Amino acid sequence: MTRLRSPPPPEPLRAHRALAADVAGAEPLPEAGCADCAACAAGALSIYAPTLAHAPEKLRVLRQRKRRFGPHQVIARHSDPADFVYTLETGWAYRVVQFPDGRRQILSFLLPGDTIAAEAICAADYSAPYTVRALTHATACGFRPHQLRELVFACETQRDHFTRYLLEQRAYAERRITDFGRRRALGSLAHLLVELFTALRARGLAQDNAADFPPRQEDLADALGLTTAHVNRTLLTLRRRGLVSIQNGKLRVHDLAGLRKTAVDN
Amino acid sequence: MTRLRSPPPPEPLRAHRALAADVAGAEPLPEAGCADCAACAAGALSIYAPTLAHAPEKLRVLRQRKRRFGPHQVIARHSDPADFVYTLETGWAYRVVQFPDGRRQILSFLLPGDTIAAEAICAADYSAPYTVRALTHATACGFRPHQLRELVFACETQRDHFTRYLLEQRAYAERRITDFGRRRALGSLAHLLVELFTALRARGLAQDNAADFPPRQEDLADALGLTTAHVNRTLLTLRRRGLVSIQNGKLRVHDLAGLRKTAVDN
DNA sequence: CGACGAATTGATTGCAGTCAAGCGACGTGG
DNA sequence: CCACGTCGCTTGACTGCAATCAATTCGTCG
Repeated sequence: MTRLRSPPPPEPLRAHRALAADVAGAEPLPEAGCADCAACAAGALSIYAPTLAHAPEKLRVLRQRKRRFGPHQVIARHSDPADFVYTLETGWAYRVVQFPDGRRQILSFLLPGDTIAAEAICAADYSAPYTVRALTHATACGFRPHQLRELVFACETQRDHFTRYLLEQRAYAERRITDFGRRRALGSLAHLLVELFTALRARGLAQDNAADFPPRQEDLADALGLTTAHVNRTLLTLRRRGLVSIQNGKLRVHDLAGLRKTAVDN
Repeated sequence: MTRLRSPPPPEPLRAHRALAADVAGAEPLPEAGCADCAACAAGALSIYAPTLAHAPEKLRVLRQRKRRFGPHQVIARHSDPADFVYTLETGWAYRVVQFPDGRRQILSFLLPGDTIAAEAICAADYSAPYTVRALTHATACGFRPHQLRELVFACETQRDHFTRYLLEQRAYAERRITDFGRRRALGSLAHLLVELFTALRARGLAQDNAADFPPRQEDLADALGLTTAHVNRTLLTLRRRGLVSIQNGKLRVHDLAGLRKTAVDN
């Protein structure tokens, strides 16, 4: 739940997890590169997908290192100018704003193909107003910002692809805003699950109507501005209505249309 | 308040205003261009500010028409591909998502210098998932998307300026998300007022600690996901604490630091 | 099996929504 | 010039969703 309002904040929640992650985060393990960027499923959904399609050799040269992160390990820290821009290759991550009193707000979940620290592409001195952490074990391909910067603006197709990515990010954030502002818990949870499931399916990470789903109820709560207790109740409502269920780290969508309808009606 | 949940929705609120605006919106009045783009205060804050500084003549050629909009008139409609990209020159506007049942969510307020329908620059077929309306009487400079597109990517400085604008938009939206998710009414209202006042001051639209402030309490409510009644109560609290007051369309910030503190603490 | 993290459930509280009424400023038309 | 209507702001009474606090159960993994 991570709300923690009234009394002087005790230990931030999950201090142990977070601390361990921070320490480990200092030195992520380097690893051998993958065989072929052109065959990379994550790359096909990345900000450089057009280049990958037409000139995959450009990327093989650029990629600096592949890194492996453990659950809750920091990938990019709030207000640190990023040395690397990453493409998430496997696993989940999330962007989060942490409050001094222990509250936290998850801005979005990141899936394979998503870019981490994209602001470094646009301006070397830009520091992100959020932290990125791995949600599960994850691997990511690191690039030097200035090189990716050249690549991403190299041709018109690639440049448009990238700017559309930025616009889509704004649009996503603003869908969350409408969820928060004018929807109830049931509606915004349904909406979030629809978006996540759709994204997973687009990446080939869903089998039929099911997909691996690592976020805990606490993570959903911190993304939706609710408490774990209430996420739990709301999730049960959705399950009882036969729309979705999340169990044992598996998301099962039994009625996507119904879930969409629940999202807009609540 | 525009929440309208339980009974079958009656007339959408402000039907008269909205309708009148829609009709009038079909034919905004053209008007003579302004004397000098280089001297334009709005331009200096726009997405093409760098070009304006170095080669103002490029813009004089591009500008197609200046338009005038009345309060609540539609400037760009949801899911209509935009013929024009506008720079707001005078007055306020807002981006809004309207629900079928009358609820609405204001995504952001637009001030002089802000861009309207920027997505048309990135992709001709892109249609915005929101509607833009004038809040007050407003004037805007219209440009053909493909021409602005060339201009905006013409040189590296200008291109970086534009992509940073897009990133800043996402960051703004995500500040609203943290407001919604992890702040109470008092905190998010304070935060919004801080941001608006800061923006007004940056544009030279504030005299000392005061500025014209056209949004109604209903508009603030629809931006914050609250009801007018509650915005009123919250505003009174802020006023009683000697932080800000909004009266007769004037915003007065009596204690900016205190307001900022209220924003982060609540 | 025991321990820990996560999910579930319940009791209570409080912030904000809803509904309704009243006030003041302003503009318009008889 | 005043009556009236409109619009936005203010206030109060009541309600309800979700937060908070607190157990308890479930699952997984040493």
